Amino acid sequence: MSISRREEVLHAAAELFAEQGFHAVGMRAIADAVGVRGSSLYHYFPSKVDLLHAIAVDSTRAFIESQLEDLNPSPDYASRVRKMMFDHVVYFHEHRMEEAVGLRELQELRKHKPEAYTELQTLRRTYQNELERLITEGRDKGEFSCEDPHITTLAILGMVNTINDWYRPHRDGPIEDIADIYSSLIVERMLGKTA
Amino acid sequence: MSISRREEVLHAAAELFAEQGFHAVGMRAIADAVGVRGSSLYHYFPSKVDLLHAIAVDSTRAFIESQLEDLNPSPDYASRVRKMMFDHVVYFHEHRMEEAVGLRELQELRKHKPEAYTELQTLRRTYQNELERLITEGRDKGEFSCEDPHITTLAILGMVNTINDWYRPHRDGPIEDIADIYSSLIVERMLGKTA
DNA sequence: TTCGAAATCTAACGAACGTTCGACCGACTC
DNA sequence: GAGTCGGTCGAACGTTCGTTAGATTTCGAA
Repeated sequence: MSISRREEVLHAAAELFAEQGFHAVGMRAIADAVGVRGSSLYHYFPSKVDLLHAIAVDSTRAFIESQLEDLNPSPDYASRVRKMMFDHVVYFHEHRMEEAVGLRELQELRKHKPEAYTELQTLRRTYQNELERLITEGRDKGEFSCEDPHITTLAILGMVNTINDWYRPHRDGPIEDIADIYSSLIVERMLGKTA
Repeated sequence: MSISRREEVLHAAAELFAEQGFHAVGMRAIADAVGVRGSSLYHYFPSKVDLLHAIAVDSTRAFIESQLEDLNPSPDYASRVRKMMFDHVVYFHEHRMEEAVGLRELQELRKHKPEAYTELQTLRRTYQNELERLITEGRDKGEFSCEDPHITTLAILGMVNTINDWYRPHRDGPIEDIADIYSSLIVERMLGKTA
């Protein structure tokens, strides 16, 4: 039994889309990757765009929910931001294929599935707002010396979302080490955590 | 006479590639954008991939050269890094179409024009090395308190290269203001400029 | 005014694309 | 053993793709 064929298709398509881009991958190539004929894919997804939709929305929602569910524990903002960023880096590496698709093929959904596009934008905005809120409140409480929480939030997200562009496990060591360095860079330096 | 038709094609193709991606744009669509038939494009470029090649290599080389030519003037490293980052942000905004193509369609060149791909990688690496060198030497001279110049360099480049993903002039104000905020964030905070 | 090259055109090629359709096959129920 | 149904198949559809070939136009130089 293992995993269902539908999930097998989703994973293979995510991998191919991430490597070559949505338009560079044909339905027959996806089908080949799971050992099936092209027409069989239409038993699980009504169209190629719906396949992209499933990959992007599912993976983005999974990320946001896994990240926002346990924010409460720590009392101080510095620890909360640090944990959030550490988990972000690790999660993005473990799910790098799906997340790459969610980041790169947005305009394709915007064209052919506007409601899926706005849903993704809303999800992403929710996460961004949460990070910006933590930074702003942490600064108001005197934990951070950050000057512009909004721009700083965007800068941070740009940093962590591009790690997958250069990170190679064999060359750069465990992803947890990178996550540690980035977390410190963010909390102690960019946010100016008041010792 | 104005600009030559060849450059007109390059600019139109860069815009379309940036908006929709290499594979989503057909030769006929590029031709339409300049008011010409599809087959006429082959008078200037032998293939679609060569068109991409020209856009990516030309724009990347233009950026690197414009950035590396006047690094000498200032004596202290902090000012040099600050100017380099400020110019980087402004340049990336002014040439955002071409630079987006250079960043996003790398694997397409890798597939069909390996030598162009390695050329781009070398150019980019040159720039990255120069930034890392400034940071390392600045730290050795006691100007910075930065701990890991290599990772910090990658984090910085990830930050500045993703500004175009969210920046909208009407909503976010002059690009020079953003460039100022980012430059300060980089030099004073991430590199820990010793006041 | 004539000539030749540069630039653009029309028309078509074979291939690949996303998608549809109807048949088939195996496993399950009655 | 007959019937049902989810899953897969082969084959084809209309379209678009990148590209080519050859005719035609444009236009400055001789």
